[in-house]
Amino acid sequence: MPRSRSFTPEERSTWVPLVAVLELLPKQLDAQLQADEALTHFDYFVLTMLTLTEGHTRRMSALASASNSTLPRLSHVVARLEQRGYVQRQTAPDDARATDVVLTNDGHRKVLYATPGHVENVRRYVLDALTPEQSAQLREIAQAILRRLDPEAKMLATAAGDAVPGLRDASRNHRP
Amino acid sequence: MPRSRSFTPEERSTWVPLVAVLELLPKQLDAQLQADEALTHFDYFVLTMLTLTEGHTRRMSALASASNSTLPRLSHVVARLEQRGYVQRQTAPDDARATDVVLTNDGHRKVLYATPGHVENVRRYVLDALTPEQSAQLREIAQAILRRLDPEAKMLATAAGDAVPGLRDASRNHRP
DNA sequence: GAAACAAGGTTGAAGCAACAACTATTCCGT
DNA sequence: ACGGAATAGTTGTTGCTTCAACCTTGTTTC
Repeated sequence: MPRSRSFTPEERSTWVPLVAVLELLPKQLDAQLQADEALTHFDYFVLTMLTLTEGHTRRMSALASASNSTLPRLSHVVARLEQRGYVQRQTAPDDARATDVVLTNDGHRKVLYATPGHVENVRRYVLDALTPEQSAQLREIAQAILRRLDPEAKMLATAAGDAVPGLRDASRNHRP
Repeated sequence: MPRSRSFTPEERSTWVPLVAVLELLPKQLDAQLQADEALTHFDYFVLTMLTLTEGHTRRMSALASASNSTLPRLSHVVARLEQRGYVQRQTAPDDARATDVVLTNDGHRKVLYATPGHVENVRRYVLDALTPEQSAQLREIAQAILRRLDPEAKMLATAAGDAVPGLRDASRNHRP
């Protein structure tokens, strides 16, 4: 039997604030990183994925799927990051069609410098707003939604890995 | 005393899936509405806000704050919606600086046609993925985050209002 | 061993968002 | 009542995302 064609009041009271978060939170993430490091949140995420990979190297297609993005989008982003000296591109040794992206030293330093401010921002606007119980609930909820949006869970496969090596004790920040 | 400069494993396990949802869910919303109705989710939201207002009329600045957007952005969006015949603009009677946006009949019909598909999409990817308890938790969590992102809670003031009039029993859809 | 097809990326054009600059009206103070 | 400040929107420019077309290289198939 068909359900209501519009939201029930119950549903609406859940959906409306979620939509507001979807609208505002990404903007806040971009605003802070843009202001402090001239990076988009997506830029930062891509660079972080590279620091998480040993060898600091990753295939374009692997990066794309790990960052929930498309190849064209990633290609443009990586081109810009390359021009700024944060990554380098090289044809993969084993497959001449493929491209490997390598994090440069500058790129690695950039991530180390950018991370504390980003973490602080995420805590201020998200994590610190929640009780420990709510954090645990949010984890389950986000994973449940993610299973629908991305049944393969490509992102979680890699991004949920270990902490960024050497980051935990990164010394006081000096901008590059 | 200062906290860790990078995420704790605990924090990361909450944050990473949330980032994935922030990346994928808006795209899914836009994709469905774009494919079925040639509307962005933001377009749809703006039109819906107008149907929720009695008189189907609303001041630009009120619309902007209710939709968590900026005036320039809204101005462009409304200009496009006006060209497509879904809204009209008129100078406010009481203040010649201000602009009132009025939903046309076509615009109202458009919302009625678009809503069932959108609601179904939201249920498929979000609401139906959660238990009733989780829905309640998500409501609290989203509101808590929202209080940080938007202390004025401008959006909730209006968007959480009553259901769209006449929508509950909208008859079977024929595309315009 | 070529021809067809698939896989991996890149590039260019079009659309939307953000920011800054600008216009027009209203408010305020003296 | 006049000049300056504030309010309400619009417009143009720039940057990012998407989509489609394209170019290589690799893989099948007959």
